[in-house]
Amino acid sequence: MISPALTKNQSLVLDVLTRSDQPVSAYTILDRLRDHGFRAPLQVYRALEKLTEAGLVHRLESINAFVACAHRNAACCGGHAHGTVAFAICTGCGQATEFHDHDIDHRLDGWAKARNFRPQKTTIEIRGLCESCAA
Amino acid sequence: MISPALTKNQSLVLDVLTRSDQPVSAYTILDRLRDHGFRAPLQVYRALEKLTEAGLVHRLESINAFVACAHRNAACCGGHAHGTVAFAICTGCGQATEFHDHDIDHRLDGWAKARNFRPQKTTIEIRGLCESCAA
DNA sequence: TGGCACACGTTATAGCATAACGCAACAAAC
DNA sequence: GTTTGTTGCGTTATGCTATAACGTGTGCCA
Repeated sequence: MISPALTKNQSLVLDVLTRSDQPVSAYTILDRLRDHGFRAPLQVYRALEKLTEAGLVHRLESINAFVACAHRNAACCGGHAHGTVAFAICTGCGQATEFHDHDIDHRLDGWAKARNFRPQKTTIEIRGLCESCAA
Repeated sequence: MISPALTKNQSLVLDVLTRSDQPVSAYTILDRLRDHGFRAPLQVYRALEKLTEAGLVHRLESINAFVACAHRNAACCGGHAHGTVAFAICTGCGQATEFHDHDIDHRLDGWAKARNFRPQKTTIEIRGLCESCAA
C-alpha cells in the first residue's frame, strides 16, 4: 500500500480527525477548516475519499461520520495491513472504539467464498452504551 | 415480541419492500405510494420506524435503504428471534442477501461483555460483487 | 510543447432525514 | 359520558449529507 504524500487539504482534514476524540461529520470538518480557506463540502469529501482509500480514515456508516484510523502505528494484526475494521459507537457520549477480530473476518470471508461473493468493503458497527454511559 | 396489527401506512410501506427484489430508499417508497395518498417523507419514515422496531424491516446503513426481513418465517436460528442480521450487498446489481452467523454474534457479544459495552443495534454489511456480477 | 493526470475551487443540485405544529381516533379511568 | 393519555396521521418547513458539472492551475514526461 504505497501512498503519495498528503496534499495540503488532505493533511488539514486528517488533522481535524486526529485531534478529535470523537467521530466528526463532513460538514463539521468543513466548519472547522473555514479559517484555513475551506468553503465547500467537496473540498472535504475529496480529501476524505483519498484518506479513506489510503486507510488513514474510516467512515462510520451508521452515523455518517469519519474517524482517523486508531491503529496505523499499532503492531497488532501485522501492522497497518490488518483486515476488516469494526467499531463500537456509544450513543451516549459519541465515542467510537476501533477494534479488529480475526475470527469474524474469517467467518465473513468463509461466507463470501462459499457464495463466490467478492467483498469490496465491509462494515461492522455496534451502537450502544459504553461502560461509563450505561452506568 | 408482541406487535400490534400494522396500520394502513405501515402495511403499504411493507408491501412495497416485500414486492421489491432490492433494497429501496425512503424517497423511492414515497414515490411508489403517491397513488395511495402519500405526500410527505415523514409518512414513510414513521412507518419504517415502526416496522424496523418490529423486526419486519431492516435498514442498510451503508446505502441508506431498506429491505423487508427475509427470515421472518424461517425456521433458522429459532424462528424470528434470531440474533444480529448481516447483509451482503452487490454493488453491481444492487441485490442484498440477508444472513446470520451465530459465531460472529458470539464474538461481538464477547467483545462487548469484556468491556461492559451494552449493544443496542449492530450493523454488519459486506459490499462487493455477487457471483453473477463478478463474472 | 503538447498531452496527460491530478488536485483544486466554485456553483448548483440531488438525496436523505427530522422538527414542530395541529388534528383525529381510540381506549382506559373516573 | 366525559376526561385524559396515547397513538397515528397530515402538512409545512427546515436541516443534514453527498455529488454533478464546470473550469483552473500545476507538474510530469514523452
